[in-house]
Amino acid sequence: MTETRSLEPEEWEFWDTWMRAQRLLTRELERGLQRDCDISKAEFSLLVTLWQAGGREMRVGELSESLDWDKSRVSHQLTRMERRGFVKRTQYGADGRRAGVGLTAEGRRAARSAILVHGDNVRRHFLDPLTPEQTSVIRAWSKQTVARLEPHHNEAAADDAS
Amino acid sequence: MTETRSLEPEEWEFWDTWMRAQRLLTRELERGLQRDCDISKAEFSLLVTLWQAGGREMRVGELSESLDWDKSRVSHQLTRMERRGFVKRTQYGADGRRAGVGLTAEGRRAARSAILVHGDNVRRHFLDPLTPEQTSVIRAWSKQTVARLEPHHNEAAADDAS
DNA sequence: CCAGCAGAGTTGTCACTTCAACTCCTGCCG
DNA sequence: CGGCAGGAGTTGAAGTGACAACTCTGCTGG
Repeated sequence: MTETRSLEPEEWEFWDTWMRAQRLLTRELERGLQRDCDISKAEFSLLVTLWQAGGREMRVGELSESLDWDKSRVSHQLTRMERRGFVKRTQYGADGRRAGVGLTAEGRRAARSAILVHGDNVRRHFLDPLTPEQTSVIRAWSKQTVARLEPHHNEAAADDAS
Repeated sequence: MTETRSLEPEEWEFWDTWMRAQRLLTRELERGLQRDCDISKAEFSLLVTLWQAGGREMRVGELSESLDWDKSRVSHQLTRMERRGFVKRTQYGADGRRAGVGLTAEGRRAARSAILVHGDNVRRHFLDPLTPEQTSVIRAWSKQTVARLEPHHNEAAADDAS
């Protein structure tokens, strides 16, 4: 352990600028989603995940896993979106079992349109301004960061007897 | 109509990975702050901004400008932090005027320690894993993004007599 | 003079997020 | 059989963030 000194001003400024950039970008995109599609980023994520499942219903745990959201967060979000008529919870087994989650017709419509609109916004605000070099560097950094921090990354290549 | 098409799968995955990376990183850092210093990211930002002002009191509008936060957000956050004893609001003029905001002794202590701890975490989770190439590319991207999206960008380099 | 407009700050409301406590069911094990 | 550990999902409380309505004061123009 070397000395536990604070960041150099230059490092601090780098960090601050990075945080600012990413906050501005996500805020811009969230506003676009709200303005053009009248849905929030959280709603969008859930709609897309269910959309990608095709017609198949998903369980709360699956959604939680796939989005890397806390289960209670999924549950709260589902409650709000059920109120808005985007999703429905159905019973899983005959005798009062776990709930499955699916899109309503309204939810499918919202998902389809939001994917197009949001895709455009992502392109305009994120992809297009990137140079090819920036694209490849940032892509690599993103992958490496996810690999480093993603909690369930237990794909051990070795034999796994447990 | 090919012009307004959705993102290609590869583009979508890039975007998704990037969002995930940045969310994982900020979440990790926020947890560190909470665990080691018992303060939130929002509290940290406000503490640091006031800390950097030296002993000088700041106005709400200044904080709002400097952090690029909504004024109401600053006000709400100040209310919570006043409750925790980190900041105090003082009167500005004699006859019930605008409030100035300053750190309490408790707030200064929290700021000092959080800056050290958080600096370490930023270094460990963000700065250290970057290659020199990634550092320079991401720094450039951040600056360019902030310049593009920052609302008030009227910093004329010339001296400002007003 | 005073009506009203503009700026600073606050408050309210609603949605989002996290954490912990809770319910309900299932499977296990004595 | 009976109970209990544990997983799935929900609920509640508190903090966070965005937006709009509101208060208060000073300024300004008719």
